[in-house]
Amino acid sequence: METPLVLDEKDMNILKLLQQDAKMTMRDIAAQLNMSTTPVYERIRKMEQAGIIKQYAAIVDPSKIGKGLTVLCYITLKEHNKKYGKKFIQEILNFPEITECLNISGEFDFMIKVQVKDMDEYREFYVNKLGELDNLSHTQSIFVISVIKATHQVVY
Amino acid sequence: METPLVLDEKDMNILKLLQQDAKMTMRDIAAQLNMSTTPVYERIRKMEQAGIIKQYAAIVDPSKIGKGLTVLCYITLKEHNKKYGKKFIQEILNFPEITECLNISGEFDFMIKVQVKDMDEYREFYVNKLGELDNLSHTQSIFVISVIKATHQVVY
DNA sequence: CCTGAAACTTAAATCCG
DNA sequence: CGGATTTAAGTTTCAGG
Repeated sequence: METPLVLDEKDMNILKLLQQDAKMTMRDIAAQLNMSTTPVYERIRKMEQAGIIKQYAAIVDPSKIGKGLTVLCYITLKEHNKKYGKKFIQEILNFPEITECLNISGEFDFMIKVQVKDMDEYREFYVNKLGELDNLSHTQSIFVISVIKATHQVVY
Repeated sequence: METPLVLDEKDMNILKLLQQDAKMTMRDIAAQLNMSTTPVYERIRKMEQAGIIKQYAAIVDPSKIGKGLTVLCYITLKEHNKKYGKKFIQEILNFPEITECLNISGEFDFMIKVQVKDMDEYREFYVNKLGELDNLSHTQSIFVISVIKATHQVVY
């Protein structure tokens, strides 16, 4: 069985810091939290192994690399059985411009977030890539006017 | 004036690697890309300073820390003038359970992503926190059944 | 489970070709 | 930019409380 692994306040404090800056050293973390390096070291290792920290990532600003347009595209499938769902999911995973895909409640089955350069690139994606999938019933595109908040912090 | 800073293929390759693993050393990156450490070092520094790499973050798995429920909440404001918009945005930024807020086209003004433990916690948020804002016209909550894809990769 | 320090390992940063 | 050097730093371990 899986280890449940309950986090105490010290673990949470460590996570708070690492969420904001993964490059912080154990010494710095220890200093800020009034701990010594040993428990910091062990707790981080424990959380890495438990999959609580699932990745250390460099976060790239989309607008600075020519991917400044974000579109939310809502999708309903024709066939809802497992087989067609799996195929759909597989194709979604293969499109790099789709940065997120959520299976949702409500009118639509899925929400995908698409990160592209501009409207031309979105049309290209919409027509030639998404449009090639053969299990789509209907879709709706919602355009992001501006990003008010975008954080990776789930511990606070 | 801002530096435009055009990325060439080598920069992109570096970003690809760092997006997946920010802990990679310059040596490892250099080795994988058949470069020496010097250009890797300089290119990373350049991209950090340009704000292209805007953060190094530890990514925490919400489901493993008791934040397994994601809700998309769509919001329309009563007053659309600047003053009320700013106040709304300020309050959004102060709610830590809101991990994302997008100003969007279409029927609603904003989409917020809320990360909570369970339905009880969402109700608590919805009633006592969101409900306390005085500029809301109407809202709609869409629940995330499952996360199919969630990536931070905008360079590929 | 933490403290503190030591030992070890490794990466960052520089410099010269 | 390649390559090696050097210096600095971080990680990891261990005894002891």
